[in-house]
Amino acid sequence: MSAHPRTSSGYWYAGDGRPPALQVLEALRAYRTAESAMRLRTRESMGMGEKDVLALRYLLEADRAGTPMSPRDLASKLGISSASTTTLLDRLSRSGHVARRPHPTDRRALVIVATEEADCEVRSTLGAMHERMMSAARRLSAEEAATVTAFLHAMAEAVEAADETQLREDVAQCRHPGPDHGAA
Amino acid sequence: MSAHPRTSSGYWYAGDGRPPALQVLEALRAYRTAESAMRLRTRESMGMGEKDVLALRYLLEADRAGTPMSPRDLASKLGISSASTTTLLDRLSRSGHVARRPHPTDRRALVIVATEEADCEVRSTLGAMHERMMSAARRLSAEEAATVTAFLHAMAEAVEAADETQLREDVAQCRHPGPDHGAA
DNA sequence: CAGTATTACTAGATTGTCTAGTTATCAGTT
DNA sequence: AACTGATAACTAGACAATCTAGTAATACTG
Repeated sequence: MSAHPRTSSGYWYAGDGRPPALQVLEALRAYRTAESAMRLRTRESMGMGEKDVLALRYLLEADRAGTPMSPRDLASKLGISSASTTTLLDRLSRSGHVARRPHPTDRRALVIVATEEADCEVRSTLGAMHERMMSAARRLSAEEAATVTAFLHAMAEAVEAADETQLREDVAQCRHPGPDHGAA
Repeated sequence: MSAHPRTSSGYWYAGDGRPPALQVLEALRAYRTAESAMRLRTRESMGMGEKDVLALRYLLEADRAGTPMSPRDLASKLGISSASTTTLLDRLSRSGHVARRPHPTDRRALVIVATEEADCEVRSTLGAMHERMMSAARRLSAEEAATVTAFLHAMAEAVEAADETQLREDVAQCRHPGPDHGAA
C-alpha cells in the first residue's frame, strides 16, 4: 500500500491505483458479501432457514419495543403467505424459539413471543457483532459520520429508484424477435 | 429537520437528535433493506429465483473477464451441489439466458455462456442502478471517499469477525437446563 | 341479532434443494 | 496400449419450504 500521494487538489487515488469512487463501490460490495456470508453462518449455526432468522429478529425487536406481533404482522413483514407463517411458527415453536400466546382482547388472534433462549441465542450471535459495528461507527468524527450517512442514504436511494414497472419495461426491450427463448 | 447546531467541537448531532454513530448504523441498515427489496423486485421481474439471478451475474462477469465458467465453478461460487447446478442450468437454458458449450480441451466439461439477451436484460435492470451509484460515489471528494471506504471495510471486518465456531459456542451457552426445547 | 370481515389453520400441489449413484472422460502408471 | 483412480456432468428419489384455496372460530357493524 502506497503512502498518500498528494496533488494540489488533495489526496489522489489514495490506497491503491484506482479512482476513489470505484474503491468506494468496491468496499460496499465487499461489505455486502461479508454480510451475506455472516447470515449464512448464523443460519447454519442456529439450524434455521433465512426467513426463520429474520422472523426471530423482528419478533425480538417487537418484544423489546413492547409492541408484540401477531402471525399476520409477521407474514406481511416477511412477505410470505399466512399458510407459510403457520408452518414457520410451528417450526420455531417446536424448536423452542417462540411461543403462541392468546391475544389479550381478540380471541381469534395470537401474540407471538420470543422465548428467553431465543433472546439469548440471538444476543450472543449478533450482539457482539453489533457492538463491533457500533464501536467502529463511534470512531468517526461528527463530520465523517455525516459524510458516511449521507452516502449510504444516497446508495439506498439509488437502488430504490429502480421500481418494478421500470424493470419490466427494460427487460421486455431485450426481446429481439430472432431466437426462441420461451418456455418449452 | 434542524439546521446544524454547532458547538466548539464542531457539528453535534447533525440531522436529528441522535448520536452520529447511531445514525450511521441506521443508514447502513436502511441501505441493506433497500437493497434486498431491490433484489426481490429484480427476481420477480425476471421470473427467477435468487440463485438464478446470482448465477447470471457471475456468468456475465466471467464472460466479460474472458474467463468463462464451468458448472462446477458455478456450483462452488453459489454454494450449491452439483445436482442443483444441473437443474439450475436447465432452468436458465430453457429460459434462454445461458447456453452450454463444449469445453475446448476437456470433453467431460462444459463452458457456460450467457446469451446476448441475458446480458441485455441484466444490463438494463442493473446498469442504470449501478450508474446512479457510481454517480453518487463520484460526488464524494477524495477525502470523503477515503472515509467511506475505510468505514465500509471496518464494517465488513466487524461482521466477518464472528466465525462459526464462536457462534456455535455462544449458542450452546443459552441452553439452561430447565425447560424442554428439543425436537418433538 | 344477522351478515360480513378477519384470524389462524389445514390440504394438496409446486418448486428448489439435497444425497447417492451413473456414465463419460482425463491423467498417470506400467 | 491397457489399466486405474479421479473428475465432470447428469439422473433418480426424497425432503423441506413455499404457494393457493378453502375451513372454523371470532370480531365488528347496521
